[in-house]
This record gives sequence, structure tokens and C-alpha cells, in this order.
Amino acid sequence: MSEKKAEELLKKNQLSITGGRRKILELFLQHDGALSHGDIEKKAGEKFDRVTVYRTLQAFLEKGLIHSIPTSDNSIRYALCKDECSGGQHRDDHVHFICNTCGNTICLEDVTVPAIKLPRGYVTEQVEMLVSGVCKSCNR
Amino acid sequence: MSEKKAEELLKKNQLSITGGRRKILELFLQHDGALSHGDIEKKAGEKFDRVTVYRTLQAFLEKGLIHSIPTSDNSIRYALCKDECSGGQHRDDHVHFICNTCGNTICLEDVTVPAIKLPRGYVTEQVEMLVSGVCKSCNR
DNA sequence: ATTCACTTGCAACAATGTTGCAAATATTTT
DNA sequence: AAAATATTTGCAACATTGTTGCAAGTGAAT
Ligand SMILES: [Mn+2]
Ligand SMILES: [Mn+2]
Ligand SMILES: [Zn+2]
Ligand SMILES: [Zn+2]
Repeated sequence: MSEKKAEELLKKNQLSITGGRRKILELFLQHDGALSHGDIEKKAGEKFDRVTVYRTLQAFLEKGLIHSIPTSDNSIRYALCKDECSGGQHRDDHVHFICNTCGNTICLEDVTVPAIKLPRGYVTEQVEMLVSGVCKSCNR
Repeated sequence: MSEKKAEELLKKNQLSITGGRRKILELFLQHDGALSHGDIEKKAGEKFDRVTVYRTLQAFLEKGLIHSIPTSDNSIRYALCKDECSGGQHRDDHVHFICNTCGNTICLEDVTVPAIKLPRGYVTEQVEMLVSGVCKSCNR
């Protein structure tokens, strides 16, 4: 059922609809939680060239369809942006959670990154907050 | 003059004193701000094998001599830990700043990561806060 | 000085990321 | 619906980054 949704999103973001883009976008829609480049390559099967995956993620990023999440292990994760993002600039001020047990990276959409006061001379442009620990599902 | 200091730190952390370790540790002592693996490889010159740099950073990490800082660009940075760290566990609760102009990553030792309340079910083990923008030196 | 443990460099390899280009496909126009 | 145009894809070739086993080199202890 995410097929329709995927096409809709692509159109809304002025991206032409192709097999690869639809497939990758569906992965994001189905899987809740963030995906790394590697995850996507695996989940998409042998269907798409690695280069295509790179370029697709790049395109999605530029259009603001997804956002990237830094990690401590040299493997950026990506997650879908909420609707409010797509229209213009990013509203991406939520905390990210990385589970040390299952390895999942989760957007805590409801947890806002707190404001932070820096020493004189520093100008803040963006703030990322990464929490690691044990996630809800693993924690029982 | 950081030569003595380097040896002292190595001894304190029960690491045998070798050319490579001393040199890399000196780099950290001299340069204030974080270094990536690549930075170190360049700054150390052609003197050391890449593998040695990896293994040295690994050793420093394990001993708690340095800590790693996640970034959004697939290149972890490392920075010296304060003295309080070395003795036992990490006290690494400061904010990290990444300058979009000069590219430097800076430990804001005086800015503490604020506590954060997560939804029911999540257990926090570690919190990272990454601020990007324009740093003090670039900002004039 | 000798011994023993640890560290290093090398080689070989694996994994990840980048680029140019021609063929394939999607979109727009007629 | 077909042709024209713009965009996307896969391939190949390459660059960069990270990993491992092992023999030789070096540091620390006796
Ligand atoms: Mn998110
Ligand atoms: Mn730091
Ligand atoms: Zn989990
Ligand atoms: Zn700067």
C-alpha cells in the first residue's frame, strides 16, 4: 500500500518516478526507523546498482525528503522527513535514539532538542542530539 | 615541549612508549580541536603506516585517552580526554562544535549536555550533542 | 645482555565511495 | 501515439578507507 504513497511523495518533490526511487522510498515508508546506505542496498536486493542507491539518497536529501543522522560508527543513517519538512526548509529538531541492543536508529519525533547556550563568539546553525541506550522494544 | 607530557600520559595509561604513539599523542596535545584519522595520517607525515594509526587510535580509545565524536560526514573525529577521564570511566558530557567555515571540531569543555527526558520504555546510556555553525575564530 | 611480550609494517584483501559515459527510461511536446 | 527531449541508470574503472595474518622489529623486564 505504500506504493501509492511513494509515487505521491516523489511527485510532490518533483522527482521523476522510477523503479529505484519508488522502491527505496517504499523501504523508508515501511521500515520505521532509520536506514543506512548498506541497509538499503541489502533490503533492495540485487536489483539496483550501488551507484544508483547513492544517487537516489543524494536526490532525496537535496529535496528534503529524508534527513541524515550522524553516528559514531562511520555509517550515516537516513530517515524520512515529516510533511512539514518537504515544504521549504527543514524542521528537523528532534532527538535521535540509537539502540545498543538491536542497533536500530529511531527518530523521537516528540522529543525536541533543547536550546543550548554557547560561549561568546559561537554562532549556532544546527543542533543534533544523539541518545544511545536501550530502546522500547528491546527493553522487556 | 609536549614530548614529556606525551610520554607521561602513555605511562599513566600503561601503554608502552613507541615512536608512533608518542608522535600521535603529541599531535593531539599540540593541535587543539579534534582530529580525524585522515588528519592524523597527513600530519604525521609518511612516517607511519595507516594500520599503525588505526591501531594506535584504537588503543587510545580503549584506555580512555581520547574520545570519539560522531559527525555527519562519515569521518569520526577524536579528541583528548581531560584528566578526570583517564581515571576509570568517562566523564565526557560536553557539547561538541563543528565549524562550517574552517571545518574544525571543538570540544566545548564548559558547555554541559543538558539532561533529556525520553518517552517511557527508553533507557539512556549516553548522550551526544553536536552543534554546527561558525566558531569563535572564524566569526570576525 | 638476554628474554619475553608487545608493536609495527607489509601484503593482501574487503568494503565503501566517486566519476564519466553510453544505453535505457521517463517526461514533454508535437 | 509517436517523436523529441531531459533525466536516470548501470557499468566499468578507479580512489579511498578499513581489516587481518604474520614475520620482523622494538620496548620493557629480568
Ligand atoms: Mn529524524
Ligand atoms: Mn570532546
Ligand atoms: Zn532496540
Ligand atoms: Zn571556524
